[in-house]
Amino acid sequence: MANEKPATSKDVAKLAGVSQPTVSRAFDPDSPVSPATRAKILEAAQSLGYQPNAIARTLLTKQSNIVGVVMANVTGSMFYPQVIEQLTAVLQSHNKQSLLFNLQPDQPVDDILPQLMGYQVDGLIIASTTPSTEVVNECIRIGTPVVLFNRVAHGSQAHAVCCDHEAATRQVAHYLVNQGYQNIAFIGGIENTETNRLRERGFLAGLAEHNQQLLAKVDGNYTYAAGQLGTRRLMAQATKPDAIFCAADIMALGAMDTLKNELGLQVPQDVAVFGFDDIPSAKWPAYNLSTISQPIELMVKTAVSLILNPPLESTIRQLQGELIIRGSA
Amino acid sequence: MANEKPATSKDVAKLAGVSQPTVSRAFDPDSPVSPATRAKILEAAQSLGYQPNAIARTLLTKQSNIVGVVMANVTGSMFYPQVIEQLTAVLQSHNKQSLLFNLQPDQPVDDILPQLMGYQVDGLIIASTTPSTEVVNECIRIGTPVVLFNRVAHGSQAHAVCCDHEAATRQVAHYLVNQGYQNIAFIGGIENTETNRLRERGFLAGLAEHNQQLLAKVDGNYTYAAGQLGTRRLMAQATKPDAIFCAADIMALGAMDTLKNELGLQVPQDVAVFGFDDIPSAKWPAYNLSTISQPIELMVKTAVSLILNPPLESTIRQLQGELIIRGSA
DNA sequence: TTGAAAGCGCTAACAT
DNA sequence: ATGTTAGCGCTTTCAA
Repeated sequence: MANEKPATSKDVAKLAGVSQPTVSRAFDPDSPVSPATRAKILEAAQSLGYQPNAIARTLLTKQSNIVGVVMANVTGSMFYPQVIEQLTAVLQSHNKQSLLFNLQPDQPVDDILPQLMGYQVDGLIIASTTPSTEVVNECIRIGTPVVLFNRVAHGSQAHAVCCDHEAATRQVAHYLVNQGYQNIAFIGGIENTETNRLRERGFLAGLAEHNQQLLAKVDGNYTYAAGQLGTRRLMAQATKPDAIFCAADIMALGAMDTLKNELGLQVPQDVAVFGFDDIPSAKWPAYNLSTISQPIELMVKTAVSLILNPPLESTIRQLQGELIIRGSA
Repeated sequence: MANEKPATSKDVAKLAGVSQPTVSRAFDPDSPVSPATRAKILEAAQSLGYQPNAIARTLLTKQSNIVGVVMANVTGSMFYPQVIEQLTAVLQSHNKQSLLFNLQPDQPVDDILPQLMGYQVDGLIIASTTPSTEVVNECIRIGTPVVLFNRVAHGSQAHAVCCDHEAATRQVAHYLVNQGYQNIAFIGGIENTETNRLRERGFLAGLAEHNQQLLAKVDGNYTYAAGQLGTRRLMAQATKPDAIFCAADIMALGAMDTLKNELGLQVPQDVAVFGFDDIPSAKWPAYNLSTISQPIELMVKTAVSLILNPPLESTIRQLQGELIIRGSA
């Protein structure tokens, strides 16, 4: 019962008593086929379980209707699952499928892009990692638009959609200073990533505008554990912070739990905590985390529209995050 | 600079001064090509930026090396993001790509499977939703294995990988009774899903084995808010529960937060809470949730191996969850 | 409105 | 070890 091969347009043609191209036309609403013929063909197709072969079509039309999506560390920060969910949904609403590539730690994007290109993807959306200019430009050269998600394209011809990290974290700094916090510490993300650099830079700039300096800074890696560890380190110092800004919500949650459960402190009374991303857990009453909300929906829609209607020039769309004040700061 | 079309094996052949099939062979490690020729070809390919066209190959070999993955409600329970992450990783380790379809609310799986089949996927892994027997069997008929993830295949020829929900929740019942809880309540998942029925049935059976009955039951929908709401309802009753078992961790977290922050109760002293899934947040000190851990890694590996080496007979692999006792019960 | 013929880029069978 | 030939299932001319 297995392994009868799938019906082809030829099979349908024979059964319906028409030529093979006519079958093809019957499945294209814009092709001129008489209603009678079309009905006959669709019925024959139905009875054979015929489904047009998208692969064969792609070979000819050079349109796969597949968009490659590349991500690393999907569940780490709890931010990217939402991106995947919305990205696939929006692509599907445009009749595009998503070929999802989950980059493994230490696996270079550059190695796998050619592989995805082999599938003739109509576009490439790359998040949480930055490909080299050469590889990106090679994609562009053969007509495949590339959109970086929360990275910018230095010198390459990729498009980019980013939350304006720098402006957002500057706002956080203003807010914390205006609330009267004096000793403000920072738990950063992964040291050498652009996102992290921007978030840190904006925050420092914001403090500087009030003539304040950072009390202390530790590096994290966008994990809950990093938030815990960083907090322990910060609270072990001679001058303890009265506010901790974390470069990602997930670290802020670790920070809060450590302050409350390990150190017996109150948030925000003893130490305030601020996050970045607005992941679902940030809203939970246990945390009630003040944070920056990245405009995921808009970012996703923008990314998809850049893929579907790629501008000729490399375009960077910088979208503003929103300051969400809850109870933690 | 855009839109020069990609190099083909023909282009490479011309540049390298060999025939086109030889180029094809040079890219297949098992094909007999002299080292000199292969070097020449690879160099030519490199200089042209040639990448074999996987679409053309698929048309001929009937092997796309793409596996269709279908899911609904990805971020809802915070369980599926881990499944996606591990599934893509394991598939990639076998040189398979993942075509991810995110089923929208009220969108029938049956409608989109033919569409995925059009891409000549080598297999289909379907989670959090159950396709009809007819559509599944049509896939099987043309040689595409189908694996259901956490569903069983009633009468269809699909394979299935499930956590043994029933056995697991029976264990939870035993545990709670043995700990001396007397008034045990249940917050269920989505009423009409198989997973939910099994979890409830096992729990009731476990209680019955100790001659205990459920104090009360409310329905949830696998969201944090459902856990909050259910808890409020349960705690408003004349006889209040001393233990609440939630059919998913995410609801258990909502339950705990409501108990602690809204009702000022202690967990587990006043009310114990038990979950199901072992999502990352369950480990956080703020919750320290006792739960059932679904063996995701094993489930994913099993699912992939069923796709790669499909048994002739419909096969159900039922894997045991693990009772994880933390502080909440 | 429909059919005949060509060909997308590749692999597989056969011949050399 | 390499070249020749054929053809996967479809869309796209071009004719009729």
